[in-house]
Amino acid sequence: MPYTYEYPRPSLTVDCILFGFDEGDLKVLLIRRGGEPFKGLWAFPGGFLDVDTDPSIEVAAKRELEEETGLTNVFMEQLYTFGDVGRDPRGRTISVAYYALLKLADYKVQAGSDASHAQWFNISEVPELAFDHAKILQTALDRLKGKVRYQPIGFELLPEKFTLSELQHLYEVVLGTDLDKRNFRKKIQKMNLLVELEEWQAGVPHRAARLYRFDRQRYEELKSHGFNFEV
Amino acid sequence: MPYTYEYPRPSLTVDCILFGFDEGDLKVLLIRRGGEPFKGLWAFPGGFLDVDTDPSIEVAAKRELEEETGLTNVFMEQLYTFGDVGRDPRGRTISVAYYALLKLADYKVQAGSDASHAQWFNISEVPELAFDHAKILQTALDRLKGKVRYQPIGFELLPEKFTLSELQHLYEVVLGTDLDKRNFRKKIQKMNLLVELEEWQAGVPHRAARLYRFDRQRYEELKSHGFNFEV
DNA sequence: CCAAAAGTGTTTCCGATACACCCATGA
DNA sequence: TCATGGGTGTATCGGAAACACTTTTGG
Repeated sequence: MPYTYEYPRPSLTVDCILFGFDEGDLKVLLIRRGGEPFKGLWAFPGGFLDVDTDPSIEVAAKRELEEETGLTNVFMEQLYTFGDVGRDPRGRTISVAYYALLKLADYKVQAGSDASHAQWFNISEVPELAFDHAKILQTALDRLKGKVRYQPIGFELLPEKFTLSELQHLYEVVLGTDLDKRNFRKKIQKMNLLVELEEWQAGVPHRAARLYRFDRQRYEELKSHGFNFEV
Repeated sequence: MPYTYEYPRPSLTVDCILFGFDEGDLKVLLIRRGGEPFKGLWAFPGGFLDVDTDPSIEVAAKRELEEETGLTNVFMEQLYTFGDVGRDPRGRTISVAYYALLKLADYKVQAGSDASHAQWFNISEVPELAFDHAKILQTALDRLKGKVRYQPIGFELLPEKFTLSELQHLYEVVLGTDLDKRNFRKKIQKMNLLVELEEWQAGVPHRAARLYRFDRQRYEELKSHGFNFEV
């Protein structure tokens, strides 16, 4: 018991909320808790800040994420810090939450790794969560809805090649509204963020849709000047 | 030295960034540090979370603010959490920053209280700051610029009665741009957020401007439905 | 040939922008 | 009477929204 302080200190943890998009559904990554408290319930990947080796909170979040899911190189943004008394029965715990969007197709593989207690859940089928993670999830969803208005989140959530209908559907799911197909396409095309490919959807029982990919170079250009992404 | 833990823990502090608006300038409240580290430099009001008595981080921020400035009933929003190693020479310290907008006229008085080491600084004349508070200030200013687009910050920053020119000037200062007088007035009037008073500016060496106040009731209505505040 | 989704233009409306002069007041 | 900011309207432009039919493909 070597660490002693003059005044009591809270524990500091990080939590990672990962969003993915697949088969028309927005998904979130959860981990089944193997120990108390909340054993058997689901929670976000996360853990304690290591004061000696984590140079920043974000690094701690990435480290914990890798330890629990095997995922690396995930770009995360800070979401909010939760610190109400009683949120962790083990004692006063402050949690800094980060969130990220990722291409589920690219990362699906790792589900079979040693971290097989990690699982993607459809956002409408999230099970009971540990701690105050339901509240954290709600905060993250609200943030995502805000973010979609000024950043092209499709870039991060969709696979390399996708159809315009898939992109539109992503927006509809996140925003919770229906969008007009023609207006949506007009708007998207005008941004010049997409590259039209000479490839088409395969294996569908109807007319195949053209595939597109994002123009990463133009994206970087626009990002530096700031741009609007209302749909 | 009674508090002992199995693993090391960081200190957890809160910082309060208070913005005010007065005499055409955006201001921020700072406190002169009386002790080490950074003795003599300026910093935001703040202090340590009291694990035993602060039921939430926000309460801690409000408590520290009152202790150091005498200000109460300040509505604060969480800004960001800063936790890079090295930001406090005394040891690993995580700071949860909150910010608030307030009517400087209402609060000016307390400057003469026991917390007379607190002082309002014009945003363009901020002195050297302790810790990483310059970075925190920049983050808060960025947030303010974002907030102005979808919330009527004049409501919180201006005194009860104000002229349209004062309101316009506030927007110009925060956004860092010039606005067209007629277009600004048209836009503002159309929101129906202002009540036209039968009172006029006094003591100015030119035509006196009409005074307005915000329609708080309509504000609450709009807030619940979400509204746009581009100017 | 049918079902299912892909793909495609035009019109209307409203908000954003640009712009210049007269008015009231105190010094 | 002059200097200073207060106050007002119109015309243009561009993006947002509404809206329906034809095309392609596999079953």
